Amino acid sequence: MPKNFNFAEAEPRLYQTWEDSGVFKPEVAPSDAEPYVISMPPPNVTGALHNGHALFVSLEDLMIRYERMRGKAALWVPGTDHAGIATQLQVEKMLREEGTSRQAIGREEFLARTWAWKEKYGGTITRQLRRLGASCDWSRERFTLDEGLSKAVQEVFCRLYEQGLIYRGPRLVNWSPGLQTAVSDLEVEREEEQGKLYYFKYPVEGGDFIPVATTRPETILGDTAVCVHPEDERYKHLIGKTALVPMLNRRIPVIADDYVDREFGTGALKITPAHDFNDYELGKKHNLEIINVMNRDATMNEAAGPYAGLDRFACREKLWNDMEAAGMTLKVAEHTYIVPRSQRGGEVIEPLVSTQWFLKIQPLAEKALAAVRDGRIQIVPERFEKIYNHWLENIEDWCVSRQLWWGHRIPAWYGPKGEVYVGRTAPSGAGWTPEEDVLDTWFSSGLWPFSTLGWPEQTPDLKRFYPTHMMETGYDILFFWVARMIMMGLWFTDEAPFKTVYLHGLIRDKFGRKISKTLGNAIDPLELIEKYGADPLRFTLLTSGTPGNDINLDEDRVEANWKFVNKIWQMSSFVISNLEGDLPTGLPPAAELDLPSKWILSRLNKLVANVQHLFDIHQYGEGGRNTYEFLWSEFADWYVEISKAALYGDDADAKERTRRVLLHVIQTGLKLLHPFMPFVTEEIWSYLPAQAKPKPLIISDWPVSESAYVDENAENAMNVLIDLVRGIRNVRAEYNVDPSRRIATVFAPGSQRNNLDAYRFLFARLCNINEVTLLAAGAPAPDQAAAVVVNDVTAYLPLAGLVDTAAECDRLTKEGAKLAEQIAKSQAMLGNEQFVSRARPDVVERERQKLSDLQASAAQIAERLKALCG
RNA sequence: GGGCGCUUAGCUCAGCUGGUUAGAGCGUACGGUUCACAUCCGUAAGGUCGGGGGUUCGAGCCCCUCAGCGCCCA
Repeated sequence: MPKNFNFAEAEPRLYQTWEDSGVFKPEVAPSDAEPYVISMPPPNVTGALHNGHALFVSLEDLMIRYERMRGKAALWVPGTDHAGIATQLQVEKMLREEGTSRQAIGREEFLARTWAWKEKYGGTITRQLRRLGASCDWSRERFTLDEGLSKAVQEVFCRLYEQGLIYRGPRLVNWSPGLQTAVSDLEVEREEEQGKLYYFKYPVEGGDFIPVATTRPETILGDTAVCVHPEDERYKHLIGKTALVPMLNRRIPVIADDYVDREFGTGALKITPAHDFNDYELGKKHNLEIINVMNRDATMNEAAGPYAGLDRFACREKLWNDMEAAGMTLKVAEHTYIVPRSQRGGEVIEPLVSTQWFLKIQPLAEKALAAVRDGRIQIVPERFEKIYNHWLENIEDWCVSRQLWWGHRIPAWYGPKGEVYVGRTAPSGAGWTPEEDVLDTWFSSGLWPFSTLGWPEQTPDLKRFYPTHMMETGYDILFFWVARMIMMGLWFTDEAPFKTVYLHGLIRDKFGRKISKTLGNAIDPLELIEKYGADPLRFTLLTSGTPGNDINLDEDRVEANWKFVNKIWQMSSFVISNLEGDLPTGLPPAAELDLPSKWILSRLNKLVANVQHLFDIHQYGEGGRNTYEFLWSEFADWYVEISKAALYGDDADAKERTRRVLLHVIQTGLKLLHPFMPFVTEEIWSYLPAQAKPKPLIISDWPVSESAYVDENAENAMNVLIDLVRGIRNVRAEYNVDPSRRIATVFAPGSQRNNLDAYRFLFARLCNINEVTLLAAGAPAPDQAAAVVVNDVTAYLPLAGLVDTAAECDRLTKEGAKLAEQIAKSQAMLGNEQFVSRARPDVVERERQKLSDLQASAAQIAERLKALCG
């Protein structure tokens, strides 16, 4: 085995071997194996890998590898999303750089260019997923614009239309002037910003005026009413009169509605139904006219009279100046208000009336709510259920049309007389023009779990692998994606598309700040992989956090886990290099094992059981952390060191038994770690003796805890030995005993005579004790010695010349005091009738044992103090 | 305004259904070339678990309340 793990060489090679051997395919399992399926959240086809991808890959790959090892027919369906807006923007940028535009080259040419772009860059992200070790079935890779998926989208749209759930009409929507498309509520971010509140006089016929305030003066041009509170004494007399729109002198009514907040601004409201959501509702209620004053690019239109052609913000300024000149303005005040901005690009979104396609989604939402309510779908962590419920209970119709070119074209046609036809194929007859709009990208991703498996065709894959099992994704797309998949899945397949939703958090920098370009705090996962390998990055992402919580990614942690990879390599290398000769497979029976072996196997089997429990409750990170602790702090630090005695000794049987234990622990450790660190574990596995690796690790059996090897007595006895070693090391350090100096120890062995006798070699190896003497019962302790007390065992270290009696007395007194404190606490507990009667019996029993150990220690200390210090 | 999360060692985080002396990595101090590993080993220092109140035999964990930070929804 090489001295170090060369991840740069090994990772791509191992990946290739896996992929070539077909183990990523569910068919690697027996045909009657229970399936386990994850649909990969499709990354944007032209995107590049970031740590969010690295996190989902790590988690989903862990789940898939774990279930594959458990013998399931594990299928992870990969794919990419066409990402309408994002991709279109990238291609448009390219066109701009070429000095042209999509409008200039036309729709057909633009789509050809976009497909070419997709072909060129589309493979980047999937290649990068491979570098992380993603064990997905690439032969089943899908793209949302594939023929099959497009057919599914078309089918869904048509069926929804036939069911009367899709309608088209003019409505106020969120309009993105830069992108020139409608966007859904979810794609709008609302943030508090510092702005201005403009106060002005709304002239009323007859010479009066109503003071009104607005944050967007340009919308004045589209006002169709002024509204006051019916009970407002200030304006009551003006209700029913006619107001005149400033600069346009258009006549509009003064109306009353108790919706008006008398305390806000001037207590009077201008109503612009075409450009404000609240006003739109109010306008409907009062039957007001809707006057659109804006074009699609947010310049003013003819309805804005002299302001036509001006950009919305230029118009705001000019109109206000003109009003000021006309003496109509009152004041401008600083004001904090909510500005709607595009999730993409950040431009200010305008509410605009336009004709769009909508999905009446409430009936779908009800099914989705029920599925979570009755447990057909479980959300992890649970708290997101509430958020999910709240959103679905208040859901509004979904604007599914987008004025983009890159996407699924809505299967609708317009007839010569303005009639609308929706269908799977173009209508016969002449004069029909197809719909230009495409569907919201999330419309197609909502079908992902079943469209990728062949729906609407009843394909073998659909039958075998649908519904899927796990939907692992970020909580930030719970509404965008997860909820919509659940709705679509239930509606079209009558099944919940998956059983569990596992939501992970966002990746932040090590200080918990959001990753942003301006901060420049992004850490490129590919750089980390190049520096440390994929395994450390995966392990870090998997063990740095807990479900649903954000992760602060710290490169130092990746480095630490890179060291862990090395540690595993080194311990394995040691074990493997000591396995020469034929080894019987499996472990010797527990009864034949020595104490350290009983101990390590007991610890191992407890670990396996614990990891199983943690995986069952989706606490994968904790499982990884526990395994790390076990392998490093228990196996490597103690058992491997102790095993050297047997390995280098003369007892052939003992040697064989120890080898078998070492091999078993390594095998089990590699299995437990494989879902976290697939590469280094598989590579080490390949160096195991042939009989120990009947199959590649990736398809080996997941460990099962064997209770026959759980041994509390062995653990207790071993803990005494470990504590003695620690105590001796401690004393050596405290007295500055040269580490290379071999010293003797004399045990007053108490109840541990047999173990101390049998395992005296252990002190030589672990704390450089060259001579172990066991005192006969009642024999006097040596003088000039430091004492280490563990329960009823005392180790005397004769350190002539080093031990200062006064200092030793001081040390022992302190230790005695500490023990006395703990004893008092423990006695108080056990003296409490309530504790003894109410606490669980095993807890009480443990407390009793603890007290008795403490008392034994205290007695030893007291005796020593008496002898040494008088 | 409604809802949720976080606050544990200098830093970044664990602590699963309440139960030994609250843990890890990094950092710090001291010491180590014994044949798996200096990408290492040993020892140590460092925490009134955000504040207050409560429930309980027992609270980092459950309940109430306050504060700070963050997120979602309106």
